Amino acid sequence: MPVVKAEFNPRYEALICLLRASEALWNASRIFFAQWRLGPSQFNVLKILHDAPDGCTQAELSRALLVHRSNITGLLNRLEKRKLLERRDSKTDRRAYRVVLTAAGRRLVRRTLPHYHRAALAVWGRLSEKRVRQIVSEFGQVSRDAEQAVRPFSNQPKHART
Amino acid sequence: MPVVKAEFNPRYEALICLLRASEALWNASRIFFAQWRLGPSQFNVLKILHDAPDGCTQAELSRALLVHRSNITGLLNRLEKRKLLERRDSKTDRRAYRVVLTAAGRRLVRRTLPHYHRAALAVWGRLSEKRVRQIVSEFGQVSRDAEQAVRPFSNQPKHART
DNA sequence: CAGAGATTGTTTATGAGTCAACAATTTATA
DNA sequence: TATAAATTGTTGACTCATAAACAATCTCTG
Repeated sequence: MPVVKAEFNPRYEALICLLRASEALWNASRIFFAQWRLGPSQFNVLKILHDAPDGCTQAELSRALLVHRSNITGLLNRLEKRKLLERRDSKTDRRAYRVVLTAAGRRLVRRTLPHYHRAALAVWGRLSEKRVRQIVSEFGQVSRDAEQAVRPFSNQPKHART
Repeated sequence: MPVVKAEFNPRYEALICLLRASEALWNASRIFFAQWRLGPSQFNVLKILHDAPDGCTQAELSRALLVHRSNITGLLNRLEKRKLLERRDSKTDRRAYRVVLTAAGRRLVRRTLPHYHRAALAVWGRLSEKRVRQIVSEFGQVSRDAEQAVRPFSNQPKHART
């Protein structure tokens, strides 16, 4: 199977390891949520709306999920087609919608959530609380350093003219 | 990778933290490789081929990258169009190709790699080697537990009829 | 050897993400 | 107040991922 040669650089290995772990978690959650015909991102949307009594605008959703505005459009279209949520015109901003769960959407989240928490515990249960706290604090730093390391490039013009 | 609000459960928080970190790393690497007009996955393909003197079959690539066969097709098409690699008929299996880097592909990888290693160090440099080793060993377990937790569902029929 | 079964790569359909550009609208400022 | 600047949601073009179904081919087994 493995065609990837070792690099004898433990930090390089850690990078790969982290990415693999997150891929495994993502895949697992994809399989998990397929029970309810949901993708992980769809679940996230529903969960956020469930916690927001007055709904959200799409821009708020995109910030909460750390994804681009344009991504939210399609995500909501698919969920709206299934009548799990709806877009209502905002009373105060005629550019925006307020996105709210339907009763069916709310029921679905309530049914799903306990299963989800059980699964999360199964995944992390072996790590001690102490280790878990360490991970939380270290990874914040790693994330920030990643953004930092790449900042010199991130505002450069894409590539002038093709 | 359900990235949802805090639940007053440290393990739950760790999950979110890990996923955020891996997202940050993935985004950073997307920005990083854009310098050479490469996506992260494209770079991975080139890197693997660079380490495989006799090339790979597409199936080998898909196993090394943990992605589906069908995904490799498009990935290679884009790279082949740019003459960074080519598909040669396999001498021993008429179903398969041997995918190999062109001279240009090889040059690109060699130019890129040192920058990449520098960046990886910038990201992980704050963590001690000891901590990095811990992470590597623990995350293997977390990944396995994630797969395990989800196994009951993973062989179930997709979903009969929508 | 014949045939059953597995594997290889492609296609098609779908989901999820990026970015850039746009019209409509709000907000801030000069 | 008029206008410049920022924000909102959509679209279109692109990348990257999955799954299912297919033809061609290899491999194993009776």
